[in-house]
Amino acid sequence: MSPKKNARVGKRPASSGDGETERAGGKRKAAASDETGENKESSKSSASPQHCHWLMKSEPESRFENGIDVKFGIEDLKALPNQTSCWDGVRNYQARNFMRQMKEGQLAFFYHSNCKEPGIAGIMKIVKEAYVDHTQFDKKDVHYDATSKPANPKWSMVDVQYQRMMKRFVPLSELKKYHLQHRAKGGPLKDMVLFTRARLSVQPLTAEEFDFVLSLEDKQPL
DNA sequence: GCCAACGTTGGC
DNA sequence: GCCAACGTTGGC
Repeated sequence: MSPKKNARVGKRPASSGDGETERAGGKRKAAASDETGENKESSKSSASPQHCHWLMKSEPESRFENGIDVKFGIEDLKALPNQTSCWDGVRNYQARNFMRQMKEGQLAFFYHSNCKEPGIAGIMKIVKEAYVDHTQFDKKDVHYDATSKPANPKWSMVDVQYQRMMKRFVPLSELKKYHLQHRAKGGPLKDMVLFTRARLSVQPLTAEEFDFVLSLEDKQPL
C-alpha cells in the first residue's frame, strides 16, 4: 500500500511527460517507445542522465478515495514487516519513468504531502528495482487502470525500505525559503524539482540538493 | 496537431 | 474548502 494508497501520490494520471505520452516530446507516438520511456530520452547514448537520489511523495493523513483510505505516511512504512513496501499506484508517466531509473541501494526522501505540515519526514532505500505494478489490473484497487493490459503493462513500481526519520522534520515552507534564496543568489536548491515541477510525485535530486537537505537536519529551522 | 474543456494535485 | 498550476482528453 503505499503510495498506492496515497492517492495523489502516485496515483494520478497526471503527468505526462515522458513516456508514453504523446505530446510531450512532440512525438505522440511515443507509444512505441514508451514503454520504457527511458529510451527515448537518450537517443544518443544510452542512458539518461542518471540520477542517484530521489524524493517520493505520499499522504500521511487519512483521505478517502472511492471509499478507500489512501493514507500512507512514513510511520506506516516503518510499521510493515521488514519496514519494506512496494510503491504502487503511481499513474504518471514521468514519475513512472523516474522509478524505472532507480537502482537498488539508492536513497529517497519520504515526503509527506497533502497534509497539515508538508515536508520531508525521513529517508528510505530502494530495495527492488522497477517491476510491474499489479494494482493496475485490480478492479478493486483505487488505482485500477482499465486501459492497461497484462500483455503490455503500463505502470511500474519499486520496493522501498525505511531507513530512518530525519533528525528533525524538514518542512516544505523551509525548503521553499531556501529555494527562493538560492534562486536569487545562487545555491543548491535553486532548481529543485519540488518547486519547478510541484506536482510530480516521484522526482530526482542532485547530490548537491540531497546533501544540502541533509545538512538542514543539524541546523536551526529557518 | 491544435486547443478548449475538464480533471487532478497539493499548498494554503 | 479554495483554487492555481498543470496534465489529459477528445473534437476538429
